[in-house]
Amino acid sequence: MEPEDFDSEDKEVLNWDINDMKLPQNVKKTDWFQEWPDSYVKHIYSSEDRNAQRHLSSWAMRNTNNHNSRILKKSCLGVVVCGHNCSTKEGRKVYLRPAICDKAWQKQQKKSCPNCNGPLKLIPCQGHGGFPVTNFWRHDGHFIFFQSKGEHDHPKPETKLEAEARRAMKKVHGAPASVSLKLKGNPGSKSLPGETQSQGSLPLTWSFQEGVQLPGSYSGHLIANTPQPNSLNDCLSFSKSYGSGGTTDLADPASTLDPTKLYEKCRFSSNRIYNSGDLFQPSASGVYSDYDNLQAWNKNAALGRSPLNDNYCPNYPFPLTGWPCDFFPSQNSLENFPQQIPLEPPAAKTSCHPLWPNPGGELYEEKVPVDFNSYVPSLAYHPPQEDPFLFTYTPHPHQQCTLPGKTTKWDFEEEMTYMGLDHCNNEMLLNLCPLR
DNA sequence: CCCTGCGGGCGAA
DNA sequence: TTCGCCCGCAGGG
Repeated sequence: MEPEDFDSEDKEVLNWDINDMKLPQNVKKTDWFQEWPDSYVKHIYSSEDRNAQRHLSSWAMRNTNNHNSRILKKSCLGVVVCGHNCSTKEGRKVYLRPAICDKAWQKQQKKSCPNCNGPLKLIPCQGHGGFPVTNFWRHDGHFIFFQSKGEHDHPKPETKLEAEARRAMKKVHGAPASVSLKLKGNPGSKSLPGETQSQGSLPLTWSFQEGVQLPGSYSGHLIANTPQPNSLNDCLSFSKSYGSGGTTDLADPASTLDPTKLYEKCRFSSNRIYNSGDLFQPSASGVYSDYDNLQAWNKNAALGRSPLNDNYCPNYPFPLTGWPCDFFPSQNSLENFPQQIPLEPPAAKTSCHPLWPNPGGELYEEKVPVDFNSYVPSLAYHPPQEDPFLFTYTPHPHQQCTLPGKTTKWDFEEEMTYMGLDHCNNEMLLNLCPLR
């Protein structure tokens, strides 16, 4: 959408702040749920979005009392790492999910590294001016407004599902999940073309952050500039945003990036000193938005950082989607995606989204709601240049219909539908995902 | 057992 | 006044 196409109402939709007395209600397109929201981003979700209803995030966010019952505030707990900074044989680091409640957290502190039995250490999130990144949720009308302040300055922890799976496995087998929770299909789980070889056997416990660990040369083939699904959760859901389409065409790049606007406070209140070693650094403006992922990636490339270093670094190398950083030929591949995809009301399953997001975004957008109840993820679309053996979860039927290369969606979808996504538990995830 | 949301309370800025 | 953070409680899976 061109800026000149915005009328005042559109601008209102774009320029809201979570603290505004009135939030826009003339939202034409809602966003897909973002599992790893980072930076100073805003999203408007449908009030039907179950994940938004649950205020979910794959970051370890805990409730923070802001004495405002209308706005739910959550702050990031960071990530738990090995105090000895150990690595697995494969060179992976331990990134555990911090327990949310204090009691569980204290317990967790007493536990030892699943890899080396060393002490665990919490890396606190200080991505918001030295304080934890905060997320705000507000329900208003038919929408759920989300705003994030701060940029996570630590690796991604394992997701909630991963943590739960690990606990479950520990209970069942009495053994560290890190050992026992290997992917089904292994050994010999062959990496699909384009995948990193070691991914297949990655223990659940360890998030994969090779971008942090591996030499720069490793990024040679990690050429995708796109946010990618990267966790177990992504098996059922993820969202990918390409270019500036992260939030559909709600985005007003101009206003979003305007430093004089909403995030001024965040920018100037920040006293955090970033150094070259930090995983995340604010952009020149100090403002990131997911509307400009592309810019961010370009910036990162300019800084000599592997894309995997950043938000989109897969911390969970399941071959869920084709290895994210492998199968997209280049940034230029964005051009392969339709600029605008005919908007079509989704079929039955999608009735939960009365306001159908623009699938096109500005460049291309592919998202899968994480709604286990209402959505059925499907195998399907892969870009024209993508290896035909790689499957990705697709956002939505209507997108699938309009995107090229639709493949074996149906069996999987049928299966998932039949089984019921509520019952798509971790075991099932383990069963299904690697098979792709 | 743990997650999540709520809300009282406190201290610092 | 705002913000970060502590605490306990309750509901739920």
